[in-house]
Amino acid sequence: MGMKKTDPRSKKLTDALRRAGVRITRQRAALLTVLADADDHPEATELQRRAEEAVPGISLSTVYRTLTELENQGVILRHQFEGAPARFEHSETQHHDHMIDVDTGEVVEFANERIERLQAEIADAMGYEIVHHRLELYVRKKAAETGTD
Amino acid sequence: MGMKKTDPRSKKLTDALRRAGVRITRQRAALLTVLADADDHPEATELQRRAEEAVPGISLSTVYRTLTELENQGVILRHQFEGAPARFEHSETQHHDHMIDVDTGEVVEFANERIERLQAEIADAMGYEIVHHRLELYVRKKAAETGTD
DNA sequence: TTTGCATATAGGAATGATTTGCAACTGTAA
DNA sequence: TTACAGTTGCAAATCATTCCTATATGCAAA
Repeated sequence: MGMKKTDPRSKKLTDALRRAGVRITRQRAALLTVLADADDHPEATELQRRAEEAVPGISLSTVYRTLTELENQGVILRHQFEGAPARFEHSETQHHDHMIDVDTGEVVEFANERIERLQAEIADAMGYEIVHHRLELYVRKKAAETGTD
Repeated sequence: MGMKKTDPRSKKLTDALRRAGVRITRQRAALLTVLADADDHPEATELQRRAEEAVPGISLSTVYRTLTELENQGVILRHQFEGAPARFEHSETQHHDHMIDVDTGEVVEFANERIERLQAEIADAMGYEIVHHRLELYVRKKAAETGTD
């Protein structure tokens, strides 16, 4: 107990904001901590739920307002997967794309340097440069092939 | 003048629906024609606008209802690009992905067999099979490099 | 062709995620 | 500690899309 005051990742997010002249309010600090601790891809209401442990009354509009601000500062990413509210994650991780299990909604990350390169080549060949991209694989678990059925 | 009654693509779509037991109403016929003629990626309100030339009072709910039906029948595709209403296109074309010019909103199609294959390999390696995917490159025109400026 | 009726339509209300307006607060630089 | 610009909470507004319901209409059968 007692090792939760200065989560390094949370601090990094906080600093990024402070540097941008954004005030660190109780609500924002809570949200930053929640985001820093998350290793999944929660949606806004889930983030609100988690943040409420620290700031009981935090409103959903504040959650959204702050998430938008954090996104603008580039410290978090917003993913709009098909047919679902936006999901968020801090951008401390390496760049990656996502696989979404269409049955469970589970999100799995993956990265592939060759695909990245091909994308850049394609854009380049057509006279464009990539600002950002979105690659989502909507998938389903394969039936086991070990011969059991 | 006078060569617009049996657009082959429109007919193909119509037949597909009729076969599926879907009634071809005036509204649907108009929408099918509009979709068959479109070589861009219009959104629902734009399709309504175009369909109104044939069916003056067609309502937006009918447009959406029909588009959903057509999508279920697999004769059109719905694309949900970032921060914009859904865009539609008939699925007579070869599979392709999209580049969206972030400045103009223009949509450019492209296809790359290697990327497709890599995606399948990645999913496979993680025990999944792809149901469908979404690859969108948000791009910007490169500054001219011909030395003219 | 006419009929019968399951389906479809119009259009307005409902939905759901997200944003915004505003009056009351509160970080934070001085 | 102060002053005040930036923030918050709440409710109302947006926006795309879907749903509801009374009325209308394809179209299979006669």
